[in-house]
Amino acid sequence: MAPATTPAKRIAQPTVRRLSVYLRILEEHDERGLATISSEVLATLGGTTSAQVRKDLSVFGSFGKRGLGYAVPELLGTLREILGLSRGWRVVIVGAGKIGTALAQYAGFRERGFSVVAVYDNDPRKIGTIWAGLVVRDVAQLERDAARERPDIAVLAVPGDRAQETADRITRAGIAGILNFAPSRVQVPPGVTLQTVNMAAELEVLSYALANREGAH
Amino acid sequence: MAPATTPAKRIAQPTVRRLSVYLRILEEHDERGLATISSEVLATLGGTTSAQVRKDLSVFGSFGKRGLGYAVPELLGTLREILGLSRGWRVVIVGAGKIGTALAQYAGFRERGFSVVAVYDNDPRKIGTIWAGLVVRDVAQLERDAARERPDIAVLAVPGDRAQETADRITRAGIAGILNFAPSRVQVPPGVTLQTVNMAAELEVLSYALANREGAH
DNA sequence: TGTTGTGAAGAGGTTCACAGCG
DNA sequence: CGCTGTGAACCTCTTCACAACA
Repeated sequence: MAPATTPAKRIAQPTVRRLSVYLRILEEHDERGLATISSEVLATLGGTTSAQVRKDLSVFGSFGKRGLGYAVPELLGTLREILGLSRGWRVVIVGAGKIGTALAQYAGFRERGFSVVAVYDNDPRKIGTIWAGLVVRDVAQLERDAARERPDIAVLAVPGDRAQETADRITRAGIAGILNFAPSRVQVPPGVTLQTVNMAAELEVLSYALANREGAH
Repeated sequence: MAPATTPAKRIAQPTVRRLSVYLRILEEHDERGLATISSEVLATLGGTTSAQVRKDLSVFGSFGKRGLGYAVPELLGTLREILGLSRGWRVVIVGAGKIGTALAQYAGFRERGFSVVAVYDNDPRKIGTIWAGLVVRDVAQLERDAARERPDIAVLAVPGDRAQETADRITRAGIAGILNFAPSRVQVPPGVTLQTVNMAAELEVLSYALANREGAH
């Protein structure tokens, strides 16, 4: 069990994102048998500053040893605890398309405690086929299945024009977290946490940067 | 041709991201034949505030008509121009795995002016196979091919432990933009624009939120 | 009249700099 | 002596509020 963390205030999302980055670095350091790590090293590997690292960690408590740095296995456990990774999350994938496939088969998923328990689609040609080791189910079953299997997270990977209705279904099924890959905006009621990955926006940020750099053609 | 925009100052990344969201909304409005749109409507559909919309757009010039709103087709053209989407971008995908597959086949890609011109991998079993309509090439050819085909953007979709060396190769090939899907940190020299999508972090932000909400189990 | 464009105020996040402590 | 933890300064982005104006 990791050391107790201070009661969670309001934590900024950028902070949580960085904790995730630190976690990966700590995993690598731990595998190499390194016992401690300084905020400076963590910052360099994580692409930030040592002050930022210390600020981020200090939000949750005092984990470091002055003059030494942070104990790797201990901080690892603490971060896993903070990020909610020490318990397993049950994930369903809604939309057995390309992105859904990629995610369901992504090994890093399971390693971090996210296990895919079901896959859904609305296409009769896909329903019933085996897919990443799971039978693709009819999305119409979602509410019924969820009452029994109680998934925690739904990955929403359907076309944009079906995103909202599918999100509504996920919500009705009582699933508390949605990772949305649809490009359109999705509304969810309070109590449901929505995290959106907007690939188009990522590409367009890149496009903007390239089009507006010095000497752009 | 869209109206001239004011000379680009330093624009915040969140602003560019929102422009991408506005663009999608404008496309939908345009398809429905709506001639104008107010900052209020754009804000509601885009998940922000009307003041934010006006601030975002005003950075580039005055496109609105007081008392009326914004002319949809005109603003559409202007945003495409600003985001660099009115010219085509040549994209190569490096890493013919799951994520690479998903991206190469994603239709929204091409619609926005990003055309996939080549796919690379280092696995001999994949090299030479046809994949999303393109022959998978040996990544060792990348520099040579790029000198001839001049791609603008590389999608980096290889495992984490090969990300840096692959990024180095992409850089040597003279490609100016990288969209990175590898979970580890990648360093690029100045002049190369790097945009990273960290799926693990997205999931862990969700995990954090679920683990720390009221009444979390 | 309705809606934009924008200076000013406010909030939120990052960096600085150093006291505190192992 | 080295490195953490943190208040304060700084900076960046968002929200407010209203003058400008089609």
